Amino acid sequence: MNEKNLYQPDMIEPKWQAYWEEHGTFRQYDREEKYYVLDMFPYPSGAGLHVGHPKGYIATDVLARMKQIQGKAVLHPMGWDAFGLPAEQYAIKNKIHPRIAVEENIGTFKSQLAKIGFTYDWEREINTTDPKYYKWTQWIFLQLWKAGLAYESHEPINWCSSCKTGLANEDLEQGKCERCGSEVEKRPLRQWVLAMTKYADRLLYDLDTPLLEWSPSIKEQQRNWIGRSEGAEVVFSVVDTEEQVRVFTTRVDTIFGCSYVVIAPEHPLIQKQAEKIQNLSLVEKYREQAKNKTELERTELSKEKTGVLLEGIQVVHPFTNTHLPVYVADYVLATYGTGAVMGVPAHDERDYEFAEKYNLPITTVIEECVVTEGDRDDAYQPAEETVTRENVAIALYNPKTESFLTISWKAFVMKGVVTGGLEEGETLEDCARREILEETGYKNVRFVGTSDIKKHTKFFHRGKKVNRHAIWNFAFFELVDEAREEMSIEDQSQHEVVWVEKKKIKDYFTVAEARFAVELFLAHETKKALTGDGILVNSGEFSELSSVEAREKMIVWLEQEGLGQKKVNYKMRDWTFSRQRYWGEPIPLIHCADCGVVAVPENELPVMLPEVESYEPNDSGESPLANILEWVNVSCPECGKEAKRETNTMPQWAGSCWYYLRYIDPTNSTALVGKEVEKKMMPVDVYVGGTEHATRHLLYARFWHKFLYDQGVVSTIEPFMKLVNQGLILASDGRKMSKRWGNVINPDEMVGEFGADAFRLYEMFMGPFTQSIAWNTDGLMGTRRFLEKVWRLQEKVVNNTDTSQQVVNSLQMTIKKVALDIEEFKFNTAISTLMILVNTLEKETEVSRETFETLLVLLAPFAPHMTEELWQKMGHKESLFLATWPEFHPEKIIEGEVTLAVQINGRVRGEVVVAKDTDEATVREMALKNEKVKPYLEGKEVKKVIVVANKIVSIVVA
RNA sequence: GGGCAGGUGGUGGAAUUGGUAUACACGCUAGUCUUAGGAACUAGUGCUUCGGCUUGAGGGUUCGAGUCCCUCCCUGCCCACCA
Repeated sequence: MNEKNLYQPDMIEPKWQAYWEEHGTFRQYDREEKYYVLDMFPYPSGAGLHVGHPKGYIATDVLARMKQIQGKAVLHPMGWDAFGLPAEQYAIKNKIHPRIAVEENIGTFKSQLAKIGFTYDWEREINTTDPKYYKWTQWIFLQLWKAGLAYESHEPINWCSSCKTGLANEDLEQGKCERCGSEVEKRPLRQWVLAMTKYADRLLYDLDTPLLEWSPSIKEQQRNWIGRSEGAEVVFSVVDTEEQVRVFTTRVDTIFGCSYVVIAPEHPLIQKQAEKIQNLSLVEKYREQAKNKTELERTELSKEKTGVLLEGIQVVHPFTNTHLPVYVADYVLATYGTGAVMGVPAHDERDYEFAEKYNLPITTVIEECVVTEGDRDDAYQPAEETVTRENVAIALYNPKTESFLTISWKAFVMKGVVTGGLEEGETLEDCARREILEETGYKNVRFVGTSDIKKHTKFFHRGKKVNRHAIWNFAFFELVDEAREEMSIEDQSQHEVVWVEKKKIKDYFTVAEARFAVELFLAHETKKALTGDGILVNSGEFSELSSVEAREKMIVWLEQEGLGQKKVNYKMRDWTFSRQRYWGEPIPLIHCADCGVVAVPENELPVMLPEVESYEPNDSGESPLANILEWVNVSCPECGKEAKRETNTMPQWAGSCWYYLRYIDPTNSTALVGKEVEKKMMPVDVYVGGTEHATRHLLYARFWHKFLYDQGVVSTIEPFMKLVNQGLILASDGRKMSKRWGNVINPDEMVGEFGADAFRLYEMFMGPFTQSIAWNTDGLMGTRRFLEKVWRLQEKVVNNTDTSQQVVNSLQMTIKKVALDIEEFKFNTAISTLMILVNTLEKETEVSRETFETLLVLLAPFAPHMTEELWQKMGHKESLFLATWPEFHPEKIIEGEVTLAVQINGRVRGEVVVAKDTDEATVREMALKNEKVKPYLEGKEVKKVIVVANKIVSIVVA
């Protein structure tokens, strides 16, 4: 090969990057069908990019380039999420203004990205810190405020003393500040809050919109975060007062087991009834301790539950009217539900632990019940009459053989243990002995004991043709010796007695009561509190109802009596939206002594972030903006009197809540997005980013989007249709890339050494896109070698030449697979298919121009620079990215012969080569006569031959 | 403790209506060539006691299982006293 024709990416790549920018190759917005592919825009941090960052960007770029060649109007933008603590922290540390730092960092990021060759439309670049942008962030806030969805609150919130700002719940990680890892304390603070819980149900239920193609894991994380639970609020009135304690419970069916009530240390009852509390100083001491604990300490799982009895206070159980004690305990969270719970030790593990420690009564009011359901002849028929019977189920164990006695019925499939109906006045032991003797004949059994746990089953009694509700008692025996009495003919004909080993017993039974008997005997019932649903006992008129029925009926009763109501609670809280920091969007409100809180008029937006001498945060609970009097002091827009600006700023997540809308119409000065273009471009077809945004950005953005939908600003209920989460690129040592470990690999160096195309190809070839994989520069060398191979192929290109059928087949398969795989983010297999095609072409002496150009188009999304160069060398004047994507022609694939494996008893013993679609009989003959197969058939009888057309022949011999 | 994802050669990984497990690439071995480079090319590369054995372990269904069913083990991520 001559010198001039070497593959030199450093010569090719900058040339085409400039060409595309200059010619606006990727601004084909007039095309009819749109395709919006979006990356999560980055923080322009001071550290610059490492090789992990561009992985997602390359993926969207590959997709964008393919869609462009496929004729779509592709929108593939990029911007900067530059407000917020990290940018500010960086600026403080390096003693420069955040604005300057952000500008510098954006410069670094952009130059790093430019080298990789993205199709980003920089005319649509967005920067959340640009006043022209945050004008609209402020505008949205005002609409939220006008709609009553932004409100001022003085509740205690999470305060990070190191970052010196309030934080939202979403900003905590294991109870610590997500930014700096400091413990977070509770601090009462004036703050602005967005009523996100008003959208909780829509945020939850719209996750099930069929078109929302998100990973199950992210959907589940959002569901858990929203944490919807249905239950009831129940009133416990305080004895001798007008006071009430309202508790929230999802298990109102267990209320007859409630033996005390617990309130959170912050609960107002303590202050209101202080004079009645006889041990007030002790209670106050406990509250003080609780207050000083961090959220983390309070919720530590290993921690033993503590609490203090409120002496002198009692509450009335709404159903039984008995008086119950009240405890204050910090395992009850003030911020969830009503800050008070009912203690039902028998059916809640936390309550059980607490009750054991403080010697509180543990009353069982729910018993497990197994209802036979489904398509079987003993399934319970809810419509039919039910007969209730008290029974005993017997576990009889033979220690010598480690076996249990079981009974197997003959008339139908039923494997169980000895059981019987309990007669009037009979003890469990007597009844059990009688049944063992009658049903099995064993005489010498030793009584071991009974269980105080009862269980229930509901089924259709096949013998008696009636629904049966069986209440099971359990009795346990051991076999002393084998002595047996003769069983009656009747009993013998009905069932047989089988001893089953302990090891195998678990899966042996077909009826629940037998399983229970054995489990209870083996003491597998270790759980102290029965937390599942079941059947009610000891619950007055509600006894015998199922948990589900009881919940309904009890709530109806409570509502009638005015003692409670149905209630839905969420784990998700309203969004604490103000930060006491400088580097964020100013909240566009004004406080006037006369008019209260007043909106900044829309025509005065944006409220510009003022220049300030010191933007360092402080402990005052106000932002540094509060010190700039000439900015703070304004006249009230309504009455004109002296007033003050709101000095809190918005959290870093504000700008990213709607940025995808601004890309569509970035320069619109009259609306955040024009209605026409919004309709054309939304929703985002594919959104790519990391999983770390599952419960913040992705939840916040969905919330704002739904609000904007309600306001008529956007036309879709969800912003992002398909969401793909890339896996990390780890360092070669398997750890995360981090300055701390000194294992960071810089993309600039890799691109410089191997070229952008090899780099792009490698990142896509490493493995499944969503998986985390360690970096390996040797692999990058491999993709570079592949590109060299493609480069050399150009020498074999001939204008008119016959193309072998093998090449045609390979090419067609590649056309089909590359497009499918890119669409599904299976880039690694798309590339391996291209490699196989290139390996095939390499073996040919000549390659037709058509074949080669098809290869270039298929490869172009991954290696745009080299393919564009070769495309030009093939004589094209226009960009490859304005060419058309090859169509898949299945009819061109002609497979003359196929190879079928021949299996004998499941093992491959030979193969036959036949014309495609040869009939079964012929294939069968050929397989049986095959030289390699014959020896295995010698002296054996061929029982069966299965021929799967064009795939396999399976011979069964004996 | 709960949820989700996953476990296949020396390595990253392929394989979907169940049909020849290990495609593609890296690495390694031997050779060819050489203006001596992380080059290119050729051949080989799961294990093996050469009978066979192999997809975390064990069982099941099937002519046939990485793929379906049951039991168990392990890893990663997320959530975690939410009543």
